[in-house]
Amino acid sequence: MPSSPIKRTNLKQLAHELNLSISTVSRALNDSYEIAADTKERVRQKAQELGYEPNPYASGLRSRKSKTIGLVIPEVANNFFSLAIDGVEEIARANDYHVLIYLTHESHEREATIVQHLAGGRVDGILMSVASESRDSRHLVPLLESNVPLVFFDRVCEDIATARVTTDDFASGYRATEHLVEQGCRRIAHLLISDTLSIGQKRMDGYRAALRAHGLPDDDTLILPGTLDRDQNTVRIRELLQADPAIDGIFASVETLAISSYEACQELRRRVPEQVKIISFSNLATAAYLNPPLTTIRQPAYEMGKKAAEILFRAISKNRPVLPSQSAELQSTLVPRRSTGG
Amino acid sequence: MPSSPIKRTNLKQLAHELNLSISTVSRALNDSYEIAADTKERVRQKAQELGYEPNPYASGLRSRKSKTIGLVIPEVANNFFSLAIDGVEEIARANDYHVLIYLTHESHEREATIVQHLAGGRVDGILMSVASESRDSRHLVPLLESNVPLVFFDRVCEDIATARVTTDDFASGYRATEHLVEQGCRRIAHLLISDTLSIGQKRMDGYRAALRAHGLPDDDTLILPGTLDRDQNTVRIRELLQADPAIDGIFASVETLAISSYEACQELRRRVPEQVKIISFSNLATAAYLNPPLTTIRQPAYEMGKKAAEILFRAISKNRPVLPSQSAELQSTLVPRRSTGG
DNA sequence: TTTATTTACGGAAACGTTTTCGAAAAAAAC
DNA sequence: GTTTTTTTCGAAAACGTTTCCGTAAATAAA
Repeated sequence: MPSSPIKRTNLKQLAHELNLSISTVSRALNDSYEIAADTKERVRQKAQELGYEPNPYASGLRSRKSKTIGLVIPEVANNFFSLAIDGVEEIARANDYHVLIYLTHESHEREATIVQHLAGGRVDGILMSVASESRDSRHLVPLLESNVPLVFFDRVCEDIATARVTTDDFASGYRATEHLVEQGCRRIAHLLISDTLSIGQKRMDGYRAALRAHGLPDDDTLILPGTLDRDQNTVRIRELLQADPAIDGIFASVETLAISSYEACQELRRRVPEQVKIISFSNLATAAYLNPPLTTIRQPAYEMGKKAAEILFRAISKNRPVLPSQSAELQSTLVPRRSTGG
Repeated sequence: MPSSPIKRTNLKQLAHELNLSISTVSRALNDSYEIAADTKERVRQKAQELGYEPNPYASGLRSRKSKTIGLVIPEVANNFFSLAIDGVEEIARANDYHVLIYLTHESHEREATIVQHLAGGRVDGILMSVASESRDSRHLVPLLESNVPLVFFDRVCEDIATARVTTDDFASGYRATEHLVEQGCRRIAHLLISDTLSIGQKRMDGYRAALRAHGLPDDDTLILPGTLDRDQNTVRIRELLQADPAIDGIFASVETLAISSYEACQELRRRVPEQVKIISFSNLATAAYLNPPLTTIRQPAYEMGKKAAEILFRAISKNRPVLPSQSAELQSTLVPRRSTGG
């Protein structure tokens, strides 16, 4: 029944072949100062020859180092997170680390069970962008208690004292709104991710501030929180546009809401940008090829992933907790395109 | 210097608290038949109470089960792979498994080192879509030797006897080309991923077959292999269109080449679809919103990820090798849009 | 009643490393 | 020449599980 019991070469065999002790071989491979240079070389040769690959579970058990980090994100079919993963993987590889990936699908419950497992010592550290459903942070307690370093990126938990890599969400929200105003909009709707995420709040705060600064009313009816269902979002946006025909600008906090806006406008035969101008947070690679090309606030997703990973690895390698003071704020860039053009 | 030496609760402590032996507690938690029902319940209660989480490295070492699979793909910032990851993660979670993700960035060398590491026993199985650079499969030998189950999806190595989850690439290439012909194209260029990947070959074979079936010449000059550099692709496509002004149709084997085609046409002021019709393999979510909307061959990416993972887990759970006979071929769907319209 | 079998558990080995401790040999210091 | 230090290595104890045995009590078979 059991498949062939393949014997992977281990330290014992290697030691035997070399007429050395296990400990010496282990130290040689770990480049210990206690081992003579020529011995090291001899060991390395033999290891190469026998295709020796250390058992990660044995070394993980003994050394309490998993050489692995956990990446917990809402979804992967999203350019922002895809690019972030890219950045994380880059840094992990550079540090000879492995990356475990977990998707929450915006579910608080999934996030909780994932965190519970990860607190068990499977990873040396965690990078996380919280689910939109996660209102509080009690589910993260096991992590803090188990002392696993944690770095947030983009979507953070405000009440947890750790490093976070974010973008200038308030300023970006402000700029996005101001851009619409400058392009002639007088009644601007705001579509936000969810009413729980702090980045959504900040972007909205920027939006409100910009409206006030330009003497425009910040009407609550202009604000529409999105759902997880894209079609439903489209319906709601359409209803909003119908209920308030004066709306001539839309600031979407997230990509899918911009797409839904395009759909809604199409259904209502509102021309973009002539009748309604649209701007959105988005890392869509094809934004420039949309009809019309979408004006975006592009977050430095790749850099954020890299930065978050770098902070995490600094903590891991120095065996220190991650401090809130190590947080970084990167800048998003506004890329004007036709959807807000003349 | 060392951060607080947090003592995670382990079996020994749990056993002590319960006045049971370590082995009994272990068996209780693993739902062994040798343990009385009430004892099991008592143990589970206590474990819950103390927040016990088994050490994955200890159990991995002893049981030789890592509860982890490796996912090796070229890139993640690509809708096809994003969706595939989603499917894989879904099945992995259902099986209580973890997913390690590795990006090759189309590099043969990276793929080789990743494979080398994974052969060391870190994972119970591997899902892989090979890098375009990988011409041969010698770098996969360590995997076969170490008996780690391997399932290919989409991009396969032809000369390795294992299960593969692919799509009907020949038929799809045929249909795509035929679609262009039906839309009136008489000189159709083909842009392929790379000249090494077998899926590229199959798609191209389908393309050639369709041309012949419709009495069109399959001229070698109509075939352009892509590179990893998008701008360079754009330049080459532009040059191709200039050198052969009769080209009235483009069949792109991969998304980025379609985008480059859009760019090239834009630069040359060739109108799509009036002068040049474009069809492409793509899982772009926003294909319908491009200018013009892009006709695509959509692969069932999510389902492919799921299917591949299911095959892998069948092998893992039964402790059997994956057989080529378990391979599956799913169908892609042609979604006609304006880029090939009248 | 005696003997087999089943049930429910404990002791201890094993998994393959890393690391502590110790110690012989070589080199340096005296 | 003796003592100290440095260099280089080996024996063995961890790490926290799983699992192979063994075994006492309870039950069933004889």
